[in-house]
Amino acid sequence: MTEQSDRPYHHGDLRRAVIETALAMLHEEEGWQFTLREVARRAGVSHAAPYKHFPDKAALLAELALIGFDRLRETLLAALPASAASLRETFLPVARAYVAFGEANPALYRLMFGADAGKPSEVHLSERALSTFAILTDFLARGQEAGLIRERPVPGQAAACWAQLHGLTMLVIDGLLLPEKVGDDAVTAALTTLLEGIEA
Amino acid sequence: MTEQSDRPYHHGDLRRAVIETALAMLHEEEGWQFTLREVARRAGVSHAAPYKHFPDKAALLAELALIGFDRLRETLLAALPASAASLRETFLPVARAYVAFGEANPALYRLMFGADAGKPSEVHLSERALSTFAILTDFLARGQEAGLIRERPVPGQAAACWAQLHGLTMLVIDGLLLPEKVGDDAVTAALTTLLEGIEA
DNA sequence: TGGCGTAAGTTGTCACTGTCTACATAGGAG
DNA sequence: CTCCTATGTAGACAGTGACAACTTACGCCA
Repeated sequence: MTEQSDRPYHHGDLRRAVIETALAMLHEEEGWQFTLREVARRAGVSHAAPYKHFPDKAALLAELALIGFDRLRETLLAALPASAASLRETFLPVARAYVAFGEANPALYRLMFGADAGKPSEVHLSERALSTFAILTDFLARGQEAGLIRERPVPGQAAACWAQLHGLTMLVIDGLLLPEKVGDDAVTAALTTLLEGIEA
Repeated sequence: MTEQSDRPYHHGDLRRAVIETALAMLHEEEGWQFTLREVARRAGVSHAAPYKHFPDKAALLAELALIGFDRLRETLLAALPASAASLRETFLPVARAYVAFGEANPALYRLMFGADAGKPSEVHLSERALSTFAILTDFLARGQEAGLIRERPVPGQAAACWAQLHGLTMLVIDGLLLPEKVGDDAVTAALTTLLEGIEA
C-alpha cells in the first residue's frame, strides 16, 4: 500500500515541484490561503522540505508573482500584431489580452499586485516585472514616432495606460462589470475611452 | 498593578472597540496580518470575545473594508466643488482626492479591493460600496448633460474612469510612479490623459 | 576508485493562531 | 424582583509557520 520505498530520499526537483503545486493550488482555491504544509504534502515531501528552497511563505508567493509577470509578458507579446496596423488594430488586441489574462488567472493576478508576496515594491521593481511594463512603454513610444499617438511624455502616458488596464482588470475580476449595470461590453467601452485619450 | 477590578465584566461597546483597534493596527502594520487575538488583547478583552461580534476574521475585515468605502465616499464628496466650474476644475480635485485617499490609507485601500475581506463581489455590491461608486456615475451623467463630457453610455464611461483612478492609485501605493522613471507628476499626467478621453 | 563535504530531506518541537464549547455575568423587559 | 439572553471568560483542539538537530546520498577531488 504505502509507496515509501518507491520515492527516493531526494526529490531531485523539489523547487520546481513546490512552485507548480503552489500554482495549482493558487488556481484551484482562487487565493493563497493554502498552507505550506499542504503544498509539501501534495508534493510528497515532508512539511519542512520546502524551507530548503524558500526562506518563508512570502518568498514562495513572491516567486509565484514573478512567474505571473513572466506569463503576462509572454501573453502580451503573443497578442502584439506583427504588422504595424492602425492604432486601434494594434492596441485593442493587446489590451484585451491583458484583461483576459487577469480574468483567466484571477488569483495569480491579484497576487502579482497584492501585498502578500514580499514587499510589493521589490517585486514590481524586479527585472522580470519591469520588462513586462516595458512592453507598454515601447509600444507607446513607437506609436508616437509613427504619429499614431498623441505626443506626450511617454512615462506619464504609460502610467495612464497601465493604470487603465490594471483598474479595468480588477473590476472584471471582482465581477463589478455586470452587463445589466454597466452595459454589454463595458471593457470595450472603457478601452475606447482610453484610446480616445491617447490617439493623435 | 493589575487593573482587573477596574474593568467591568462587560465592555459595553466592544464591537466599536474591536473595529477601531483593528483599523489602528491595519494602519500601523500596513497590512492585515494582525491576529484576532492581538486585537482582543489591545482592546482589553479575552481572546474569544470578538467572536461575539464577528463570526470570523474575514467578517471583521469585510466591515473594515466597508468603513473604507464610507470614508472614501465622504472624502470624494468633500472634494467636489459646489459651483459647477469647468470640467477640469471639477474633475481634477475629486480625482486627486481619490488618489490621495489611497496614498494616505494604503492598507485600508488594498483591503477594500482585496480578496481577504469576504467575497470581494459581496463587499463591492453592497449598498455602502455602490453608493461610493455612484458619485462618479452621477458626476459623469451631469457632465454629459451640461455638454462638458463627451456623450457616451455613462456606465461604460464610468467604468473607464473608475478603472483609471483605481489603477493609478495602486501604482502610487506600490511606489511604481518613481519621479525619475515616470516624470515629475505622473499622476497629473495620467489624469490629463483620462480627461482628454472624456471631455467633449 | 573511494572518501567525504554539503545540499537536500526527515522528524520533532515550539509558540501561536482561529475557532469551538461550556460556563459566568449582568442589564433590561416583564 | 426575577429571569432571559446578550455579552464576556476560560479552556481545549487541530493545525500552522518556522527552527533545530539529525540523515541521506550526489558529485567533486585526491
